[in-house]
Amino acid sequence: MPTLFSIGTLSHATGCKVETIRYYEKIGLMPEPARSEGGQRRYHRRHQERLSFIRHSRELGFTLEDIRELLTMREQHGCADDIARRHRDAVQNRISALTALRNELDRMISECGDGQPGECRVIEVLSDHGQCLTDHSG
Amino acid sequence: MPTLFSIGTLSHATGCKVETIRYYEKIGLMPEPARSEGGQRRYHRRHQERLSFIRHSRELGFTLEDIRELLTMREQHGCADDIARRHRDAVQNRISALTALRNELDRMISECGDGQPGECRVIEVLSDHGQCLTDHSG
DNA sequence: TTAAAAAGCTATAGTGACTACAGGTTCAAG
DNA sequence: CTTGAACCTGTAGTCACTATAGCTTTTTAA
Repeated sequence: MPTLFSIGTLSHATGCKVETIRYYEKIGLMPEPARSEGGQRRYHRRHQERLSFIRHSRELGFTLEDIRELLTMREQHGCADDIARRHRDAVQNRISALTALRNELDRMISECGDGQPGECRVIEVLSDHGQCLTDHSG
Repeated sequence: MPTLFSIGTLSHATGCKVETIRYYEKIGLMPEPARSEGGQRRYHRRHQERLSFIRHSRELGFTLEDIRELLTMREQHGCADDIARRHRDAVQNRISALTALRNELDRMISECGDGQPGECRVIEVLSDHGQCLTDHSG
């Protein structure tokens, strides 16, 4: 790979779409790169590393605001322990909620086969929260 | 509760915010209700039942487009088995992905304590996908 | 009865994290 | 030198709401 490369090459190298790269630049997550004489963006390795970091963080579910913090930590050689821990807890909560949900869906689906034709358990349960074992009031 | 009631009363009865009720009407998920002489919305029990159905479905994670289908099924006394099954699979996939994620976060966090001061495992792993045990390439 | 407060109205813009489009320009290959 | 792929900017759309501004109507208390 040459020293300076295009947005398409950066896209290919990181798996991040061209539009998304430009979007990250617009919101200040990626720095403005150099430009060719004709005005096209020209990146180098530092950009690629930063973008890979961003994409990897996104894949692990961090928000762009989290990532802003993570990038600062990275630059200052600080520790991102607390951000990671906070995120871990949020992920765990989401897992718990979704598991309860899946159990309820399983129950609805399995009981549906038993009903008379024209009587759908799924619709019934959705119509009447009293029939629902899951607490999703909050 | 009287036969006809206001949007605020409907909101209170269903736990659905006033703005959200108006939004559902705008996108055609809730029918246009009667109006008072002064132009305020006046609902009755049928509206409340429909809105409860919608909210309960949302709490179980169905999209508004899913719910449009579910409402049709409900009106036609059809079975929503397939919609529920499809959704169950989507939820299960999400759980699997999030569980892998949480494991990776746990690993990052636990290994962070072992590093020298100034060396954060979290940042390291985020910088280098090769150090990551989780497959989140797709 | 009347004044104030609460609740309602419409229309519009904002959220997060992109994605898609229109209509033009630049670049690299043949 | 021509063609076509890749690039540019700017704007609008996605989902499922939420929030705001600036009004009008309804309800409650004095």
